[in-house]
Amino acid sequence: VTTVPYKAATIIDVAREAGVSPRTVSRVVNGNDYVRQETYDRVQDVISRLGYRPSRAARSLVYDRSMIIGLAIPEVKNPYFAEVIGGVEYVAQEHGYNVLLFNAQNLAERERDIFRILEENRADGLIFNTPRLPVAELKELLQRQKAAVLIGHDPIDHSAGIVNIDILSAMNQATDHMLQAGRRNLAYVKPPNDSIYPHRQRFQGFLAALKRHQIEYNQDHIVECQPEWESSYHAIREFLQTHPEVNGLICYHDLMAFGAIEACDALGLAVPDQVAVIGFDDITFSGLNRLSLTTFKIPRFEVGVQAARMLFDRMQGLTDPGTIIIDTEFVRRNSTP
Amino acid sequence: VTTVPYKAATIIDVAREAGVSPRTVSRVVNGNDYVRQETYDRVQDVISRLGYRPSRAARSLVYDRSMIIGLAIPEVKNPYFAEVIGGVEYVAQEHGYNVLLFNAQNLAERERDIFRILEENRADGLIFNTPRLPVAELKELLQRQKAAVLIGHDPIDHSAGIVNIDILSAMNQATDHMLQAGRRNLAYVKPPNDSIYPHRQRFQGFLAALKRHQIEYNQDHIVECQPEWESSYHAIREFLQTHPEVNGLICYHDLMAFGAIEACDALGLAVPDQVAVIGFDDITFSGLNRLSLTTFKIPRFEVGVQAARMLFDRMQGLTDPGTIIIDTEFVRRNSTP
DNA sequence: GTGAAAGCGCTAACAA
DNA sequence: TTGTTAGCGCTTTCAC
Repeated sequence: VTTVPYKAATIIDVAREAGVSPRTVSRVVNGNDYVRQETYDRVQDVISRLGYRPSRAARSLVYDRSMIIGLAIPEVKNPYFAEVIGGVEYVAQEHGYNVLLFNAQNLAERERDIFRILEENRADGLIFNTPRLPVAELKELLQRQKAAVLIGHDPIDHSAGIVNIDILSAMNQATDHMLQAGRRNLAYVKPPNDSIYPHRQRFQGFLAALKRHQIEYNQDHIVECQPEWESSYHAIREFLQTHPEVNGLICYHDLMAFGAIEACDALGLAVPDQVAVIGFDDITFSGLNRLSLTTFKIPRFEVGVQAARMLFDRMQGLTDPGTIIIDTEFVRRNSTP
Repeated sequence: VTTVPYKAATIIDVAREAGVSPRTVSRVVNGNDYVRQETYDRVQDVISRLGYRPSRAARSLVYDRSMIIGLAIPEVKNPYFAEVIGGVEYVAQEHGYNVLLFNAQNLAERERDIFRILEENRADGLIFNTPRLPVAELKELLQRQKAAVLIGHDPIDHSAGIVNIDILSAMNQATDHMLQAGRRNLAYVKPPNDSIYPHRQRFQGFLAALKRHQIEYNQDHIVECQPEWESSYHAIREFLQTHPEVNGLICYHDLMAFGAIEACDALGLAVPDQVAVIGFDDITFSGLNRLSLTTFKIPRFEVGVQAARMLFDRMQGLTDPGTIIIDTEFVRRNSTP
């Protein structure tokens, strides 16, 4: 069974049907020019009868604007990003813009594809969360964009705005908190990729905080795992068995911290009495009484909103602060003393 | 400071620079016609030097295809949907398609907007998860689409394919399981909107299963709350205080089940000894030892993949099964006896 | 092997 | 108040 595919009405169809020229239909649709009321009504009538919608593709050509912004995030599966997406979408909608979403799958190769696709679509701007491309290449690709914002990246040059999280303060608070509770044998739980900014910043902050307290950093006190709780559970379980002196774990984010708690439970190590655990993000589940994770609240939706606002400012040629640092909020729960 | 916005190179720019006609550049780009090797190389060279990308908008006009599919989901914040998105994106990518993602925000009004935007973009197909629009209106809007697939909706007509979850079997298993453990006073925890298909199906399945076991349904044994754990915690806590006879809770999804567990803990009711709890979805956190929620695994990524495959089949005019029912898998954990 | 001309759907400039 | 013409960037005939 072959059905005739639905064919969208064009401005010509409407014009013919209403007995006017296409230009007049255009006037009615855009409402920025005088049209006799009678004509207006007649055209409107045909428009709704035919279900006519002006083609964005055709308009793009004329206006030289696609009304599309691109958004690339490292991995949609991570619940953290859902709200960032929400924030970006919210602002885009305010501006009458559409969001083309891409899952970079933590792959630099995929990021290249995304840039190509966005260029083909002549996206009016793009937001890239935690890009993994080599800086030199990223710079060059950004040069070709009309406007760009990076979330979680070192500042590069004027070709992109930056939205970052104030991890340094957070790390200082985290170590202060741990040390006040007498935890001097701290370990940091990290994701596999050493080059990504959010990790580097956490690690630097961690080292700096230790230094500030004149605590020597034990090079062995680092655990590597995939950024999800199962992987972190296995890695930390093994780690704690060979490092019984460790009494505090600072994790890259909440998911990994869940794995840490799971590992302690499995080994019969009391949380927080024997091992204290801190995460980052404060995802909603961290507030569950059974998990009760001490963490830092990152305003995810706000991150998306700020990045998008910055992008639209840039698209309008407005100067912007260049870099925004977003504060976190310490959330003390029962995984620390 | 005003910078000249980056202007993308056109086929004309390339042609001029390479000393050929636009037609030849087109030949090189599309590679479906003979071009002298020397010419080919020269053109390729200019293309990469200028960073030329053929404009999708221009191509859309010529081909009468946008290479875009639309995807609307009820609420991005719900971690359930992240993987559905992933599945759709995965298939779209295989076909060289872009996904325009929309957050319907659980609002019928917003769904109308989404349809308008997709029509303006001349999307070649669309996937709508749990649409809330009145059926009559939805039908009419679908008529105007080239291809469409609905996830979690009653079959309508040939204008849309359907992907649903086999909730009925799940509900039967859930009640069997509860009853075998001697739980006859079951309550169902539902989201606010009575009309959405996933809820109606669960509730019908629940009633049918009770009937099959010749258990009379107590009309009071229903709890309504927002689809997140905090709201469900409050509602269920209150409910259990006024309904101490209830010894089993079947929840719309895992998030609500977390709230149920939280409520039981707060009231000092042992899970599962005094109150058993079942969820739906098997989101990753349900597997954490501290939560250990009995639930039904819904292959989220697979749902996205199936919906997208169905859509592309329909876009190619292939006949398809019309409705796909996806199986769930019972995951028995410690929240039930 | 390559190029000239027409046209996809729309709007801006200019007439009438 | 309305219509005509040209052109946005690309591909598709059809010549050469």
